[in-house]
Amino acid sequence: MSPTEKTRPTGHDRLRGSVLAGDLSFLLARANALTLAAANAALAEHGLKARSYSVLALAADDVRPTQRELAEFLRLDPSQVVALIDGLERRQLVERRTDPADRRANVLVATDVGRALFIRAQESARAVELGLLATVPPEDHERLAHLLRTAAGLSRPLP
Amino acid sequence: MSPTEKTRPTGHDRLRGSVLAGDLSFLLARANALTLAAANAALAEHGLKARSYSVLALAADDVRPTQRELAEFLRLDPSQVVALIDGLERRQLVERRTDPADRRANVLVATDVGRALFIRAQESARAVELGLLATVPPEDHERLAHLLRTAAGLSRPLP
DNA sequence: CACGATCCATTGAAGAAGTCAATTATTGAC
DNA sequence: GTCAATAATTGACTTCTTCAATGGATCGTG
Repeated sequence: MSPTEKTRPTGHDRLRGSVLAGDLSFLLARANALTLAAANAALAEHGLKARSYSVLALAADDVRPTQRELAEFLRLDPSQVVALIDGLERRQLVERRTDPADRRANVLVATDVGRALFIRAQESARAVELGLLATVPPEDHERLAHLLRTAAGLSRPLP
Repeated sequence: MSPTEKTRPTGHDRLRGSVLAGDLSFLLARANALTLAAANAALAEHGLKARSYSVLALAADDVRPTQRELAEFLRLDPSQVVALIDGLERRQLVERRTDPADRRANVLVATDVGRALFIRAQESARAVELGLLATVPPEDHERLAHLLRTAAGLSRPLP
């Protein structure tokens, strides 16, 4: 006689069946929360967080972004970018160079030290990415990337 | 004579080609930032945000979550759940009921007013979801949902 | 049944992150 | 040259996050 098995499935299982679990915005938020936590933990050994890693990545990429461009791309307030760069510049990972084409603007470039740190941090970031992809069948990897890129408003508008 | 077309492609275009734009964690963060902003804007007319909407959704779903379960599911600190519920309870949208099975725990249930508001708010949330899906080909919708569900750690462990 | 360990909800404090208006320097349009 | 618009910065303010401590309830073990 199975004893009425109320099961009490750890709550989590119960909530997993709720309508909210079908809400894409929620799923996105939760996936992001998990990934962000993993990324911050992995980057901590380099004295970075996801945010500062992103800034360093763009600086090391020789794309020479202005602070305004950084703010827009990272979806931050310009004043937050100031603080973020201050932190990296204090560690000599990055330099502000006034844009010769527009002396109001600063362009961000990585120092050699910054580039070296970025290479190392990238490995940690890659590990997180692999962890994220581990649950997804390999043949879906490119598709996931593409879907996220469009959801992030960054897919190519077909040139 | 096309004048050397330095193009200066709005910066955004330039950054879009950076290595960071290929980083899944970053894409997830950016997609979430955009979606969250849209959701908060859409829910504002109901006096809700994404967070409070999520709590209300679970309450209205008769899944009777405890506060601890809410915290775990929404990836929040238990103390944040307290504040969130306080706000909803003040507006008489939800009620705390002590769990008869464990008098330490509160179980969250929606009032009739709360259910009615949720129905309305759900429409707004749905509009955001449609906006998110608009850029994705319809045949990929279910796949996107599935991918996000697994990235969010909520995919069924195959029963 | 009593004891101690554990768990739930709550509070409060400290710090990080986000929002916003005001300021300075520079640019571009006219 | 003047004037509106823009880039970066600062400061004030709010919200979010994180953490430790507390009181009440439960559970396991003896």
